[in-house]
Amino acid sequence: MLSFTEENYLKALVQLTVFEESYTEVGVNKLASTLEVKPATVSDMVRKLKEKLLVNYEKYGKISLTEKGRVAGMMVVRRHRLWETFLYKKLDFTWAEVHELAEDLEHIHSKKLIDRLDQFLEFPEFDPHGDAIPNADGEIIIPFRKTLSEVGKGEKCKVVAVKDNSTDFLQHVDKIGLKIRDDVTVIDRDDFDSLTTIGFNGVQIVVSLKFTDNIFVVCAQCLKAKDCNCHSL
Amino acid sequence: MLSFTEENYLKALVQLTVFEESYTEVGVNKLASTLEVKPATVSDMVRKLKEKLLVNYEKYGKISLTEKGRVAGMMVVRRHRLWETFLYKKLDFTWAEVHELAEDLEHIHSKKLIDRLDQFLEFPEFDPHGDAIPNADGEIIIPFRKTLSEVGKGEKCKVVAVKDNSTDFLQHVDKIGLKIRDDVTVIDRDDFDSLTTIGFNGVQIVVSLKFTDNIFVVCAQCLKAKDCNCHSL
DNA sequence: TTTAATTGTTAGGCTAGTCTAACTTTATTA
DNA sequence: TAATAAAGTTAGACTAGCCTAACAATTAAA
Ligand SMILES: [Mn+2]
Ligand SMILES: [Mn+2]
Ligand SMILES: [Mn+2]
Ligand SMILES: [Mn+2]
Repeated sequence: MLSFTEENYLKALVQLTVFEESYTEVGVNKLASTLEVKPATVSDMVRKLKEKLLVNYEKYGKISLTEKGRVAGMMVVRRHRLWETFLYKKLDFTWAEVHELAEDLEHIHSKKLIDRLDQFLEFPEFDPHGDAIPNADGEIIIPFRKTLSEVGKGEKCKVVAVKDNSTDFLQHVDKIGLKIRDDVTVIDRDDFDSLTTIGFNGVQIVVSLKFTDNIFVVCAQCLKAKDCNCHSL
Repeated sequence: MLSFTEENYLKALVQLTVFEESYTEVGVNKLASTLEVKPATVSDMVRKLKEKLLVNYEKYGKISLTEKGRVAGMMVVRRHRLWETFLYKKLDFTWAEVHELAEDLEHIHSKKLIDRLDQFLEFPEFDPHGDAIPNADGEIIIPFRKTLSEVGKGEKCKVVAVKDNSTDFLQHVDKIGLKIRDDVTVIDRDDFDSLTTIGFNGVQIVVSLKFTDNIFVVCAQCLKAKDCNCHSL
């Protein structure tokens, strides 16, 4: 049985080596800053995770997940995202509130519980932030997507997820009024100060790079292409 | 913020000093055996709980809950019983399964979450085992009840709760077919070996003292009396 | 009322997970 | 390639929560 701490290490490793940028390994310092602990602490812990066959690691080398570690980490992500969906859909929490609560709920271990919850929610594909929910085997469809920053002037796209899950950012998105599945047009982009003018739902607004960097979209032409997996959205 | 361990101590103290037999204080050994730790461990921990103003305690004396400790402990019980109700009513777990899962879920702290859950469940009064659920202020109605062992030959009563919450006992009750709210008649009692013959739902069966000791009932005459709070059942 | 049994405390030690401070290895850059 | 910077490790210390073993206080029995 894995401890809360071990699970948090594995979840962070999934974030860093599976979801983000497709790196497959990560250094001690990066993992330490993600978990908000000191590198010395990670050094120690990673040795223990290696003994449990959850990570690949050699002294002074990079850290990567074994298959066992990947599945264990993915289960934490599955639980996290299913609980978020429950809180959002059934208990009427906002998408800005659910992440923090799910940080605790994700460590409830029962497989039966989480599979029943999945069923109760009618097998949702995505959580309230637009992130895909891994299945009971730890498999996940990572849809193709880019950030709103990468969409060119004049192009149309659809919001599919948010990158930053913090309360502050999500409340900011709420204030602007943008929602997942909204269609957005990039009306203008100022290359000097990286401000973008977007249009959606009949409104037009100027947003910062910090904003567009944290909005995931699929572009219109990609939505039409047959060989793109973002069709499932 | 209270740790899991501290919460388990407070919950155990509520069990021992509020729910059970109306003792208002308890010794170190009793608390230790309830929590399945050694007396030395309790001795230490109780000192810490006293510093946090959660218990009254003097060296070599008895332990009792302060008002602050009572409310904190009652909140753990509230969370436990609400989660049990959720698992039973919404996720179709059996009453024999829910207790173990609730042992973990009861430590999720968010007050907002538990109050929303309460609302989602439409403010249940009793959990799947017939135990009353404390309200958001930590108040609880402890209905008058006795065990089936205390019901005399020829008397009629209604099952309101089970005392033993273990999987084994609950599955045994399932096998016998008895349910909460069933009307039971004590047909015969053998005083020598304490076997009781009961009738319910048209069936007649002989049960042991261990069984009758763990079934809570209200007797028929009490159900008729106006000054008895078990009317709310 | 003295002895014995029960009950509770203290001292010292263990593990998980964290830290700081000092040190070592690897990578970068002049 | 040698100096410097960055990244990573080790040693020693701390806390929470647990243990055992030895001891002290209280209660019950003789
Ligand atoms: Mn989240
Ligand atoms: Mn999410
Ligand atoms: Mn229970
Ligand atoms: Mn219960």
